Amino acid sequence: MTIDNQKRATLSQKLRFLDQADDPFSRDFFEKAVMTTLKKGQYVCHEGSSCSHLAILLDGTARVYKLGESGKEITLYRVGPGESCVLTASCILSEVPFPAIAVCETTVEAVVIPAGDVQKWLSESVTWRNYIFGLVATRLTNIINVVEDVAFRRMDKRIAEHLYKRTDSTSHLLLATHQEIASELGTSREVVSRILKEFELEAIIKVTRGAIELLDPKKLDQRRCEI
Amino acid sequence: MTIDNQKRATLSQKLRFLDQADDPFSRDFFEKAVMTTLKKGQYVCHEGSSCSHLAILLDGTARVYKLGESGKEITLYRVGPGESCVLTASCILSEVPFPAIAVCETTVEAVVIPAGDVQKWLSESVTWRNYIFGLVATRLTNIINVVEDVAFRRMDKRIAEHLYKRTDSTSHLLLATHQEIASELGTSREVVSRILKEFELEAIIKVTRGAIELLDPKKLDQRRCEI
DNA sequence: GCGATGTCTGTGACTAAGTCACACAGGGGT
DNA sequence: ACCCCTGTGTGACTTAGTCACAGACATCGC
Repeated sequence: MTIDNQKRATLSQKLRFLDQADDPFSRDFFEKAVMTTLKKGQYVCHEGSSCSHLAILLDGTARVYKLGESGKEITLYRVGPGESCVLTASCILSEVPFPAIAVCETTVEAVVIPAGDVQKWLSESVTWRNYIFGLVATRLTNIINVVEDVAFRRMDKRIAEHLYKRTDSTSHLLLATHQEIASELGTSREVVSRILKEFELEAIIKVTRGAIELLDPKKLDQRRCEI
Repeated sequence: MTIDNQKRATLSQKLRFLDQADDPFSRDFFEKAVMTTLKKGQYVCHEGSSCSHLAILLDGTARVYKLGESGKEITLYRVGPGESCVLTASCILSEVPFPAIAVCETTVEAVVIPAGDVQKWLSESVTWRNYIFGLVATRLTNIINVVEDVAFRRMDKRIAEHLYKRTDSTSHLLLATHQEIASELGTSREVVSRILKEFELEAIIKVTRGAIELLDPKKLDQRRCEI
């Protein structure tokens, strides 16, 4: 009882779409949802695997990326609290194999829904349909932005953008190796190193082993936005 | 009556998901669907436009592409008979603006469905849900393949692939300018010209103004598949 | 403290791709 | 014939990606 209530409280706090608690869908959701914890570095989906469950994150983030034959990587999008991996959803709903890899970047708290219920609720609940289609739409847009980035933008702008977005706003630090940034953007480590060195010469950042300190956010923003 | 029956026949022939004619959804579909013809070159959706109708193609093809600030283009996917543009679908269902451009490559016959019915049928018909999710899944996969291509593959392989896929199999001809191929792949005309010249020197193709003749399909296939 | 080891970063030389400017070719129109 | 427009070719240059290897730093055991 108490445990159940606590679970219910956590869920409705983290998943805004459950607001309407009197909805029969919500009741069913609370009943079927199973809470789990995934460790940092754990793989959620492998390339080509089919999915029997849909995970919705409550805490932490996961990175969904594509792995090239050469071993290069590129991030497609991230999944955060309240979100879920559309690729999983889409392969549940169409039985197409999962075309990418998902891995936990932090410890992840999530609820897991069996594929059958994912399907069933689509026919029963507007709330659920809206949630799922919202996911699909934002992910499609995400991935199209990646295409645009890779196809049209210069590497220095893309790196500037990445630093801008992912530097911690209080510590002004980004904890990442050059290789990690390269994998993020689908390029190679040397290229990242060289461009970071450029930025350092322009006094925009300070490069240290495993971390980048942002010295001049304004200049970085400029660099990011110029053509 | 006769017109109605003819429409019904055309639709159920072109749209396989209407097979189950006794389904109330199918009846509703026949009633609501409006047939239209779009001319070659006509734009279906502009960047950022919101969509009030979903078009399902019966004949012809449309190209969905992203336009960069510099004027460069890259094709995201094509829509053929029986298919529909997921981006339209996704923006109907989530009210996110359309993040790309869709244009008719040929004269296009299509049926048009009002957004409201697209929504309504999702709750009422498994057939329709499966159709829509099938679309979403294949498009997601398409676009992810574009990301993979752009991020990881060399230009000559990508051009070889493109020739391989889009050369007419009976005439051995591909009617396209170098600029068109460049827009397809998100690169620039000069690069395409140079690589086509290479292929010509290897006696794989013959380049003429506005057309490419395939001389050695086997060699092209090799070129396409090598690393 | 001292190496030993593994990870992370720097660099030079080279190839591939993209950009820019401009020349030239082919194929209609008039 | 001529012009004109579109399509193609080319050289010089910049930006990216690749390869091979050299250092630099951190951690651990000793």
